[in-house]
Amino acid sequence: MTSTDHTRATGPRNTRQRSEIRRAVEDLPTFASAQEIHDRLRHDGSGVGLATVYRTLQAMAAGGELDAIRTPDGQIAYRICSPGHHHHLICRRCGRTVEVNIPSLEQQIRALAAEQGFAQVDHELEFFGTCAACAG
Amino acid sequence: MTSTDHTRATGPRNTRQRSEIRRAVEDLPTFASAQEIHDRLRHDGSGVGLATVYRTLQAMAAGGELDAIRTPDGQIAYRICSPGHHHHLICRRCGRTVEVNIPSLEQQIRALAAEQGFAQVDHELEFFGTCAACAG
DNA sequence: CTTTGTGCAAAGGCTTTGCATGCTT
DNA sequence: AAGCATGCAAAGCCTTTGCACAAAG
Repeated sequence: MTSTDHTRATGPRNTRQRSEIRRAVEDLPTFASAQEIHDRLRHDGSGVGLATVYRTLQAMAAGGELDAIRTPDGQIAYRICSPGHHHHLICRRCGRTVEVNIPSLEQQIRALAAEQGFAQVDHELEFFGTCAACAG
Repeated sequence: MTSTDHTRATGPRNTRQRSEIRRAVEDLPTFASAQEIHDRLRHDGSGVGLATVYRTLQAMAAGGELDAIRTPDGQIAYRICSPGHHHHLICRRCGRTVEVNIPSLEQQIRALAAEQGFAQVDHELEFFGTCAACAG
C-alpha cells in the first residue's frame, strides 16, 4: 500500500441520528421497545426513521452499550444498564426496574453445564412483577 | 332454571383434531413450535389446520397440560413436561432437553420480591447451550 | 472519493382473528 | 337443537431487508 491505511477499525460513524437515539436511550426511565423509542424521538421533533432506530439499537446492544431483553409478549426492549452481567426485576405496570445479581445462580449454571456436558450455555432471566407503588 | 343445567364446566370437546394434536405433542422428542407440530401432523396425513394447532396448543398450555417457552428468536415452543415448576437446559443444535430444578433460585426470588416490595413476581428461565453430542 | 448510514416502502415470519361450516354434546 | 371447534384466508404486529440517496471520514 502506498499512502492511506484503510485497515484500522473505525467503529460506527457519528451521525445526527445516532446521537439522537443515544440521547433518547439515555433518558429512558424504563425498558422501551424500538417503536416506543422511535415515538419519543418523533415526539421530540426528530425525523429519524423507524428502520434506523431498529438498526441502531440492535448495533448498540450488540456492542454492549445497551441491555436488550425480550418481554413476555415477545417484543425486544432496550435500556442502558450498569456494566457486567445482571438480571432485572421489572414492574409490569410502571416499568420500574431493579437490577439484580444472583451469583449463586451463575455458579449453579456452570455446575449444571459441566454435569450435563453442555457447552456455551446462555441464560436469560428476567423477573416481572408488580411493584409496591402500583399494587397500592 | 327449568330443565337443563348448563352451568357445569365441561372442558374442551373431544374432536379428532384435538386428539391428533395431543398425540403429536406426546411424541415430540424436543420442544417444537406450532408450525413444526403442524408440519408433523400434515406429514402424517392429518388435515388439521394451522390455526387449530395454534389455538389448541395455546389452550393446552393455559391448562397446564403443556410447557410453553419462548425461544431466543422469539418463537413459542411447546412440549410435554413433568408436572411442577422447573426449567430447561436445551441444546441449540439438536434440541435435547434436560429438566432442571433450582430450589435455591426460587427462594432467592421470594426474598428478592419481598425486599423490593414486588408482588406476583414471575420468572421464566431457560438455558440454551450445545450438548456434548453436538459439540463433538 | 469511498464507505457506511439513512429513509422509505415492501417483504417476512409468526400469530391471531373473522366468519361460515361441521361436529360434539 | 345449541354451541363450541375447525378451516381458510385475511389481517396484525414486530422486525428485517432492498435500494437509492445522503453524509461521514
